Amino acid sequence: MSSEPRDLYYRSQFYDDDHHHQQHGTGSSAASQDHQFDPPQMGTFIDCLNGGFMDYNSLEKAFGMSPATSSEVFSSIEGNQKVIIGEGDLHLGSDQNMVTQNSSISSSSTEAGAEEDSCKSTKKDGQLKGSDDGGDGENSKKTGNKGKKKGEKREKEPRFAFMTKSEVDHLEDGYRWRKYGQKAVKNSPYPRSYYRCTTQKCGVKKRVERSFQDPSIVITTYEGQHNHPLPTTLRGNAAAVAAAGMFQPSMLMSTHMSSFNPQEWFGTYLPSLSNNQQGSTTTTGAGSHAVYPQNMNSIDQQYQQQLHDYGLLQDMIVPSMFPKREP
DNA sequence: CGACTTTGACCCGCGC
DNA sequence: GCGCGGGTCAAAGTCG
Repeated sequence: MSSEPRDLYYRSQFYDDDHHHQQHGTGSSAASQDHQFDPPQMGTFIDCLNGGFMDYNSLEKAFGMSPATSSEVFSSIEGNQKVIIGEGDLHLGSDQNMVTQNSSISSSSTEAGAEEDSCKSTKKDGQLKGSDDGGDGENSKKTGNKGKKKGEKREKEPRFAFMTKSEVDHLEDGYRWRKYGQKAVKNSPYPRSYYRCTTQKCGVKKRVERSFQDPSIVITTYEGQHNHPLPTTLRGNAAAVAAAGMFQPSMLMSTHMSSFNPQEWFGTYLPSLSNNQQGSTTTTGAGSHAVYPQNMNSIDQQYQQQLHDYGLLQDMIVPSMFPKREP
């Protein structure tokens, strides 16, 4: 693993030049243009995760989905609603194929999504509370529906997923997570890990799994929104992350929100999300690199399909944003 | 000793 | 109704 080629982080193999990249090939993607990766931007991304400053509508805006082209694709959400980017294809904003093939999207797909959501999350969430607080509400475990009543449906948290090229499965995002499970994934040699935010009363969860078609890609799915700020004591994570150049301290603190316009940034730094410009590999001030799509359309279909297969057609799929760690 | 990970078992929804 | 697969629990183990 440590022998993994470094340029995984430097190049967009995944979003290779021709929109038709078969996996990562020569990785000679449009080399670093001139997009700089400024601290506040990652902070904003974190804030997106946090949900404290931005809701999912903001996310929608942040990723450059102009109403003109994406309003049909996105269903605005409140509480447990989803943002869906296409039903079969995950084309985010792009030049031509913005609306996906089986786009029944809009309201109907949203509804379907919400329905499915409520089904799936109905069950366990009640139990989670108990375990997290150290107590268990009811009987011992494994004796049936502890906590919640059966019929009682639990609202589904909003989710979104993104894919990242990374050697490490669990990407640091500033929050503290506790792993609570791991499952083998069908048709994949790589397991899926389940994490929960360790902050009390914060029910945010995330799933992390590796693409079985391209093991260098990590698919991370967040569920829920943090109801607390970034932990200040990160067990060294913040420092480590910052040192690694993934985020800088100011990003973690996200003190720039007031002056930072996410849409502007995403328009500038992720042009592919809002138009048809070329994507590029960028360099942070700290010398780390992020992989950007050249075009959201260029999210390779296999990944889209894979996400779909995974059941990861979540509320939102965003491209890799985590820069490389420095050794 | 507390925080975290590992892991086998269990629960539940869904498709057949 | 049954089996499968996804998601979760919690005891035990590990680590700092």
